[in-house]
Amino acid sequence: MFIGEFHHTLDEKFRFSFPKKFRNDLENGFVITRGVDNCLLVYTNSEWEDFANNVSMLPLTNKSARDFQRHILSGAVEIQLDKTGRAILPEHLRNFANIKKDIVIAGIGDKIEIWSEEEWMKRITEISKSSDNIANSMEGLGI
Amino acid sequence: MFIGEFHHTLDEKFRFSFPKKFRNDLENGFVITRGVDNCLLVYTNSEWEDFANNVSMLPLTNKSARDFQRHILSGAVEIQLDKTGRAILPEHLRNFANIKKDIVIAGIGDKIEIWSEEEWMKRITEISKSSDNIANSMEGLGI
DNA sequence: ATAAAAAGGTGGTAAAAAGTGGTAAATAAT
DNA sequence: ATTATTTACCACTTTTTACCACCTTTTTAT
Repeated sequence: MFIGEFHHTLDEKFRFSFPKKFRNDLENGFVITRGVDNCLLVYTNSEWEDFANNVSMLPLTNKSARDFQRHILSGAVEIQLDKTGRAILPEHLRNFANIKKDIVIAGIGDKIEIWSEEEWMKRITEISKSSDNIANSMEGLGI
Repeated sequence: MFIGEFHHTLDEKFRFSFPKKFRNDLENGFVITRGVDNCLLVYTNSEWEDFANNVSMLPLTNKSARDFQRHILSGAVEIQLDKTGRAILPEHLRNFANIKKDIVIAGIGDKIEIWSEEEWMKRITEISKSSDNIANSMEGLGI
């Protein structure tokens, strides 16, 4: 279970370190790809396999499906942490998430999100203002 | 499973190299043909066989089907990589995809797309802007 | 409260791998 | 048969990756 909010930075080689608490679950490699809402998503290998297979089988004849495949599959990168717990964030992922230097790594239960700190702050502020509305709109989703 | 986004260039002989990560799956030859949305499609031999069979069985009585057959089957080229992992991109495929020098090679699950860098950037920017809409339209496709 | 030790994070360097340009050989065409 | 064009291989350069060492911050014990 991934929880917590961690503020890290990219160095000039676009490396960043993962929070120590997450490393055990990631030591056998993982996948980062584009998510929704301008953030990146981290998948463990086994979760990724199921998800990627489903995405890969979407029909070529549907435009949204093609775009979704490009978004998810071409965005994906397999990563192994180095001995100090760092990874390199490729250019296409930085561009998508608007990441320059300061990032936020957020544990969201069974997944991890990576944000540019700026975008994260905007999002969190927005959520704080309207958490009651958001909670209301969860009715019917089984919470 | 092909994933990732790679930016390569054609040299003056119209050669380009495939990403190292894709080469194992392509070493026994593959097929490039016209795709949808101004990009080229790369299929491994076995994937191509299934795809091409399905396309060639489309009904002769349907005009769109006939055009689709022309599009896919007449555009196809069988290719073998050289020892350094490169291939030559024929003129009719360059013309179709508007490819000059800078290309993007995108892993899309069981296939690979080749784009002119310029067209790719347009497409991926468009997708990023509307990623939540695209995600919504994936509801019901079993994701 | 202060000091020492440990853990986590950062910058740099060296080795390996991937990509690109060029050249030689082979094939095809005139 | 000679020339032009294409194909395959070789070598170099640039980029990437992995490891090492240091520095900073936090924690614990006296």
